[in-house]
Amino acid sequence: MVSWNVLIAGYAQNGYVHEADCLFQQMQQEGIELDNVAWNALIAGYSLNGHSHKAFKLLLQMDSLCMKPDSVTFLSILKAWSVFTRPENVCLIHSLILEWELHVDVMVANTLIDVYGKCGSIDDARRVFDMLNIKHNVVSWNAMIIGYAQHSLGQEAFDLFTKMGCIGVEPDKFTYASILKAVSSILALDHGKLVHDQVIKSGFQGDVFVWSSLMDMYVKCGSPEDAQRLFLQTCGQDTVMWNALISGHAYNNDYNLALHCFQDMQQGDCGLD
RNA sequence: GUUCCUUGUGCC
Repeated sequence: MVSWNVLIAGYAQNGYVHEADCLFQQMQQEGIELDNVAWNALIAGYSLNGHSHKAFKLLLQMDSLCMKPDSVTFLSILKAWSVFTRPENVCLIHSLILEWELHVDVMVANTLIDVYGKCGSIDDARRVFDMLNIKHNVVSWNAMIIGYAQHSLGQEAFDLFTKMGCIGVEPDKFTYASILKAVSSILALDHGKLVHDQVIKSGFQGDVFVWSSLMDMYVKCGSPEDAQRLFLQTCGQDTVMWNALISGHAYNNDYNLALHCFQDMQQGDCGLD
């Protein structure tokens, strides 16, 4: 059984969903008892290859065969439905998750927060977040903060950021990149500077994601000089930081500066495109 | 053995 499952997963992960499905059906016809791992492997295969409807169908089929979908099943399903999806679809999946009482699984809940946020249902995301209550980890906070950022709800994000500090959840590099995007979205330079201080204190200045987010925050909040200053503290090898800087100058109508910056980058000869 | 949850710029 185990080796059959490995085979299904192997096909599925490498884009051979059809082959995986054939194998799966063959096993069914031969009366082999297919366990959750087999089902999950096939569902994951369809999910990974963009066949969200088929993945969902399989989930319903599991239900009708009295199988019990687990957190792995739903993490796959949610992944499939996380791109360009409508809130109603997420709601439907959510209701099934509640039915199976898998909302208590922190990874499932975190994924729900993320997907709700990405499809525009920030209130639903918050409800899931609040339901998690004591069980949420740093990923839950991060998912919620980036959701607010994507909705330009910078103050809500900042309140959460402050709150997590109060109750002793340590921000990580994801938190910093996310909160910086959030404060940029409302042009809150003062908040951004507070976060900057914390980045230094907590030792995340070496992370390119965090540092470029800081630069971008200064650019978006109308302080490209600060962005420039941060940039000079790096080795100048990161394309994203260059882009942030150049667009920042262009944004502030400093086309000469933007051009100079661009030329510097080309002369830098560090293998950039 | 199956899924492994969240983060950066611009262009399109």
